[in-house]
Amino acid sequence: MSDKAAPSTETRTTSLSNLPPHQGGAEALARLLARALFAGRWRPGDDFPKEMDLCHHFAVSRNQVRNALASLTATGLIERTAGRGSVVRMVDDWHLLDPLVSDWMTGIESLDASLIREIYAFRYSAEPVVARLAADAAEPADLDRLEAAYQGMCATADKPGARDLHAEHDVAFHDAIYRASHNLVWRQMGHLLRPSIIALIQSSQARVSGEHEGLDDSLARHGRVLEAITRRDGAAAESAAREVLRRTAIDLAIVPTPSHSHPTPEDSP
Amino acid sequence: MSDKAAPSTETRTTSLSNLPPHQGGAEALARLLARALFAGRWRPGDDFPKEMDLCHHFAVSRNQVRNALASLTATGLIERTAGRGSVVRMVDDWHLLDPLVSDWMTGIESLDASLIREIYAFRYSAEPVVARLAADAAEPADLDRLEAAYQGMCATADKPGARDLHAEHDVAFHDAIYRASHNLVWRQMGHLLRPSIIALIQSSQARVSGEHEGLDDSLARHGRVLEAITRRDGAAAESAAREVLRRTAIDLAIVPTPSHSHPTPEDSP
DNA sequence: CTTGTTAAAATGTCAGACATTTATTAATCT
DNA sequence: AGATTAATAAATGTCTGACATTTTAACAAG
Repeated sequence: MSDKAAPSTETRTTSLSNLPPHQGGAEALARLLARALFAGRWRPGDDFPKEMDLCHHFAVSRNQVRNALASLTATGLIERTAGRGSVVRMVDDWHLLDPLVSDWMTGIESLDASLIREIYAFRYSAEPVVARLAADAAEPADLDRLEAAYQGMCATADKPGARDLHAEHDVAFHDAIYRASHNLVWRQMGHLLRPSIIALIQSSQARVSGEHEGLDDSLARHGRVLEAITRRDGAAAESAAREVLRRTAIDLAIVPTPSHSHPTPEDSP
Repeated sequence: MSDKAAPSTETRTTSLSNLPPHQGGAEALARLLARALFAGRWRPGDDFPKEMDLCHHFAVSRNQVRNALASLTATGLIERTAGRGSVVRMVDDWHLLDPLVSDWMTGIESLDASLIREIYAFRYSAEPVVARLAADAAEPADLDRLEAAYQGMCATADKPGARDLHAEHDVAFHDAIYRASHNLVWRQMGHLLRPSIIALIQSSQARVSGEHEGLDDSLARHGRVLEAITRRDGAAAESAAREVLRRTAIDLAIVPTPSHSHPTPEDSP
């Protein structure tokens, strides 16, 4: 109520009372704090709670608090200085590609919309290229993974109760594309998929209009990617992946094509 | 038992004697160990030294050792389990996109050649796309950065003593491209540039043949990227960036175009 | 009003003891 | 003898208290 902003001098630590209890270990505490941060509890530049306050509020030792804060520091979420305290860093400094960050991010309801847009813009420009690489480099095991994920998506498409499971298969499908590229760096970017796709599901669920036809369309486009990669057709895989992400843009209610006035998908074959 | 201490069992810790001394803090120790790891001191699956051995050999407190090892754990370099010890993880699990890792990697002489190839393959597929995005989204400040970096490259081109400085401008040039895309995710990948480009310099320096003409060619291709982005010509920027990286492949002595021409994995004799 | 000193708060560091997990070795039972 | 169990050692994880260092704020003197 009173302590939402301007924690300049007071040790109020922005209340932080109505947080759910944790179960054990410093990892859980780090996760809890990170998720609170992603949910908008503190904004970049704000002061982060002091060690001792966290000790009291969560009834854990200073060791665990320090370990948790070390995780947040290592992932670029906060910055700590000697006698000053901890402050939340700019979003630009967050290590979005760290698996920990991706894990913490998944399922946050009120995740910043601009962050979702940034991740989507990246995927829109990157995944077509990755799909092309995948078509060139895929091995049988990769095709099996892709096929299995696609079948999973199909099997969970019409059942309304299996929404989360469908999302998992969706993640698995796109991750299989990154893995099929057989490149160390591209593979690691698959971590971004889970938060992005979960946000997609939540977003398209919020707006219930014609969910079914949209899902059918999305499924068909995924199928075309699978078919192109199986056929080892790089160009087709590239454009098919682009079509999947165009559908994603619709479901995410992203206004225009992001920072891309006229895509001009024609290439030099 | 001099200073080796030879732990009772055959936990050899791979000697680790001829390492240079460090200057201060747990960060320096983490950097030292990481660089020793990247240089091939231990291989994936090997046992990493025990805490107490590190304490003795470097004459630091267990706290500092634990902090350093926590960094290595957070970056996916090693895995620690309760009563067992620490083991080096597979290269696939290393967080190549963590700024710490990129920093630690820069300047390692005997960096694994396959790792360099992987990073190069990523850049070859990614940077053309990023250059296209940059042409669309660049603002005046971005163009200034690009221009300044290019001028710096030109000014340090013919001077043999300014090799490192030239590399820094090279890094700045490519980083400016990533930044000009104005995308959070792409920007973070600029961290991969420094180790990649430093390796390039070292590689092209090792082979002294016709260094000058190659450098002139490289400069010209960089100039074409700058010009295309300034002209806001996305397609031209994309192909120009690809040409820069083709030149890079020559300097890195990377044999074919990576995973793009004709893989033909099915002609096994 | 400026400057120098002091005090408080916050993070960083250290040392020692203890807890927990894991692997090895020894002992016991069938 | 072989297999199972118990004891032991080694390594990492955790807790606690004290101390060090840095930063900021308050305050007094010039």
